[in-house]
Amino acid sequence: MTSRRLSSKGVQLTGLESLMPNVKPKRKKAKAIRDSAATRAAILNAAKKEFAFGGYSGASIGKISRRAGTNERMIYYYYKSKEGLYIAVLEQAYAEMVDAENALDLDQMDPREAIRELISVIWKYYREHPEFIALVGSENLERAIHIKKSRKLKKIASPQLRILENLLSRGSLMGIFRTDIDAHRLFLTIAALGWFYFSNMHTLSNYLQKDLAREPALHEWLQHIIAVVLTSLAPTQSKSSKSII
Amino acid sequence: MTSRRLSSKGVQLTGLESLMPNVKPKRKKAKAIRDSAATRAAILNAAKKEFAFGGYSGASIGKISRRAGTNERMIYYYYKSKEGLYIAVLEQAYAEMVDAENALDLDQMDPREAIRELISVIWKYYREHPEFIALVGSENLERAIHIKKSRKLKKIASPQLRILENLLSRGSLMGIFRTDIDAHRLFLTIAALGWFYFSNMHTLSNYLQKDLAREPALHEWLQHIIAVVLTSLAPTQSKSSKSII
Amino acid sequence: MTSRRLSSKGVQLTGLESLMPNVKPKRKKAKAIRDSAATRAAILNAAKKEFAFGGYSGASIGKISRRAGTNERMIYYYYKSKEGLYIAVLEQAYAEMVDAENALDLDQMDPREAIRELISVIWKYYREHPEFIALVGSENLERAIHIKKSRKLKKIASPQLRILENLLSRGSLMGIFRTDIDAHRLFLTIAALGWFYFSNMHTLSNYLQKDLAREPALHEWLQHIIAVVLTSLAPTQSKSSKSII
Amino acid sequence: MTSRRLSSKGVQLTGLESLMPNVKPKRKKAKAIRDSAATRAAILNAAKKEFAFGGYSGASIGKISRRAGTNERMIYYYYKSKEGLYIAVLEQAYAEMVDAENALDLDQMDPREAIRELISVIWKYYREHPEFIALVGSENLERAIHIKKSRKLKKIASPQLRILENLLSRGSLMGIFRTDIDAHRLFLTIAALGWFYFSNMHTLSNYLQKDLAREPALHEWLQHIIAVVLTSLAPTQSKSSKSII
DNA sequence: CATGAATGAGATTTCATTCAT
DNA sequence: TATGAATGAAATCTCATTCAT
Repeated sequence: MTSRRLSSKGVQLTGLESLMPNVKPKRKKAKAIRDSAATRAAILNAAKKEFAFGGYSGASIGKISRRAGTNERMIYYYYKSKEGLYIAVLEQAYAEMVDAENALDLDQMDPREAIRELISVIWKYYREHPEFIALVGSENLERAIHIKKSRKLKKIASPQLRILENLLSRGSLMGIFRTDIDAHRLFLTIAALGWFYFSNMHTLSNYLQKDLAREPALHEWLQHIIAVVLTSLAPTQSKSSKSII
Repeated sequence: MTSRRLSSKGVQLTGLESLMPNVKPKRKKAKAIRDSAATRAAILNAAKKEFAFGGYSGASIGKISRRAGTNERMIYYYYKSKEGLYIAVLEQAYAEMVDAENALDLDQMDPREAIRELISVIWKYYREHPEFIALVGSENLERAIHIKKSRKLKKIASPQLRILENLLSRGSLMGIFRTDIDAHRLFLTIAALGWFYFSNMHTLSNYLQKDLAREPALHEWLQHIIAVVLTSLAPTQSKSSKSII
Repeated sequence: MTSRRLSSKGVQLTGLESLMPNVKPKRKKAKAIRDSAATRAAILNAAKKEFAFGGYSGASIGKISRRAGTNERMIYYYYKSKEGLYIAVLEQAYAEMVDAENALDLDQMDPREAIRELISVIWKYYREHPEFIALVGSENLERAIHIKKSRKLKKIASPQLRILENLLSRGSLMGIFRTDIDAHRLFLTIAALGWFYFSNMHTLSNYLQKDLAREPALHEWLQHIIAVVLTSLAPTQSKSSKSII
Repeated sequence: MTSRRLSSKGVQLTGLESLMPNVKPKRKKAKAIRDSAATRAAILNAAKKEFAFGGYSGASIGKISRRAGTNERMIYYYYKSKEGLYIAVLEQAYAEMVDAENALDLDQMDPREAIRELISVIWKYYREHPEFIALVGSENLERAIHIKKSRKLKKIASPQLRILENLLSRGSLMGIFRTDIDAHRLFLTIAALGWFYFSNMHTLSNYLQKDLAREPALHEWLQHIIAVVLTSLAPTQSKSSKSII
């Protein structure tokens, strides 16, 4: 990744080693797969890892195909181009995230409890899906030019937003949430506090001289997010400090 | 950047066009520069833009040298390797940021006012330095492997932290801030809420179907950060919700 | 054709746009053709255009199959190889030309008039069949190696030659044509003057800074050919200038 | 050439074997040339042969570099792209032709004699430069899209045209040429009759069942061209057949 | 009759980098 | 200090073609 030259030298990784590509691919090349779906999936899976590891330009068709146990030609057969494959990877990554969110059922819970649950689930998702963080980070580095070419991704509306809207209206009706709250802002607040921790973990760990990937820090930060968000949602006592969320 | 193929097609940028490399380099090739410092600076400047635009692996020595108005050989002369140049760029970017923070003098201000000011300044810095966001994003994609090779960057301690510690102790002595607050967390909170907005602006604008680069959104979010942070710093009335920050 | 890179840029054609492949193939993929003859013909037709546009090596099986609305495998099914298809295209092109010539009936005409007619017909054929010019040009670039592999093409004898022999003998008996004339030479003269105009039209238009594809030039040149040929056929008055034709 | 697959099989050439690339390149790779001009020239020379042999798309950068005794990278170093190299080859080929024509000095000769001389020289040039014929043929197959990108080639005006104008005016003043003659047409007539013979030699030899590359045929055709042209230039006796040339 | 899956070789081009002056 | 020349490796992608159903 990083660079051809560098990758041959010793590279020490910290934390997300799972992203590192195995040097030896699985070599299930025993006699050609002849299974369209399996080949497609193998390519997509390998691509997800490589793109997450090196970003769009850091990944290479060659490595992806080797990791997938096929040849480069098959990638063009199924995905037309490097960009086509990249977009497919992004689409799948977003779809998985949306699926995870859709699995949530917070309608029966106490709104404050539901917020706690939601934040925890999002946090867990970020934590367990460093490739998602990396892919989206890569895409932002590219100013989202690839995502904009995807029809599917244009239509993906965040289920989080509707969940949040529900929670907010229920909470404000019950008098436990402020009434002047916007689902967009609440979403951005939760996402920002969780995302940044993981997306910038490596430089932050260096900057703060503290390993953010280790356990006490992780748990504490989750609790912090919950506390900050709930506080900001609480109805203002007497004198309000302008608009909050 | 991104890829040879892509770069030839029409690429629409959103907001941070300053990152886009000019096709025509400055061509001050009037007959060689013969000015060591100027050449070094031209290279560094060009490199900053290219690395910010395409990340580490998306940038190329060739384009950097062309943009700088020198030849590739000069880059090796001054910076030894692509990675050496990249590290130099990171070092300069961090140094500039630290300088900007050091320019702040909040000691005479009311702590709450000082927090407002600090958040505004940080926000402004992020907003005006998209290359900084991009460079750090790129470095996180690379798991900070380059930063770790820099001696200078290991030593950089955030001046923000000391500023925050001062503010926090002054504020809690005055009884307007909670007493159980950690400068690290406060810093991460402010940084997260500001950084994420810019670092993920492109995908978020697509995801939320709303242009975050435009003005009403920008101003509103800054006010939001200030409100959230101040609220979270305020002493808990009566029954505290566990530990906040 | 020419090259991947080039084909994506703007290519301005001059005159023979009909050779340019449509980007969108006819897409009669409504659910497989299931008509042997139709598929064969579609392939042959698509191949003619592609080979005419890019020559033998400039054309590709992939583009041909897409243009024909089938898949690449079908080409191998019907024509065995790229070369087999190319030869089939050449055979068809020559056969069509021979058919066109056979349709001529000049036996009743005045020989001079018949020559005029013949030249006009040949000229018209060249003009209306730029693919024929291009295909034969391509084949000459390849030193006719493919044509030599075709049994059919070895046997094709020009009907023009017999027509010319007839005309020449009739004309010399009538005393209006010279007696020392060879049908081969007459054919070559007519062909050369017409063919060159079209085969080299693009470079000539550039070289002479004059658009040979436009109308006044076209008509004038045809008249010129007729005049030159008839003059060269006319019996020498008094002192002959050695042998003419 | 023709095709990767074919070229490995036995290819029989007829006549212009000089165009065939040697399988073993000269391998003067003894330790790198370090001579800019020599390398450039070696590449250009090799390219001329390869492009002449296979046309634009039939030639490959790999073969050219091997034939030139360098590596592929150098071609991009000096000529930027395959097309850049191709254009350079065309430019050189045209320049050589123009030089050859400029060497002619026909002003002192009898106009009829000068025409004979000019036709012979052009004929000789075509005969001795099959690569020129092939290159221009290739370029016409590509509809002259590359030539149009060359500034140099746009400016090349045929010295032939001025030579011809001189001869025509001298001849008509002397009363031995017709007065209604156009240098463009005369040039096209001479060029067509000579060019076609060589450009289509391979298919014609097959079509007419006669080897046009052999000696009697060659000499006879040259004499034929001279005779036809001179006859067409001669003043019309009494009753003219409309406009001639 | 028709087609989807697979492939190795080779295409053009760009990469980061070293050599030599 | 500066630069032109050279290079091998790898990048993305297309080639003609065969396998298997």
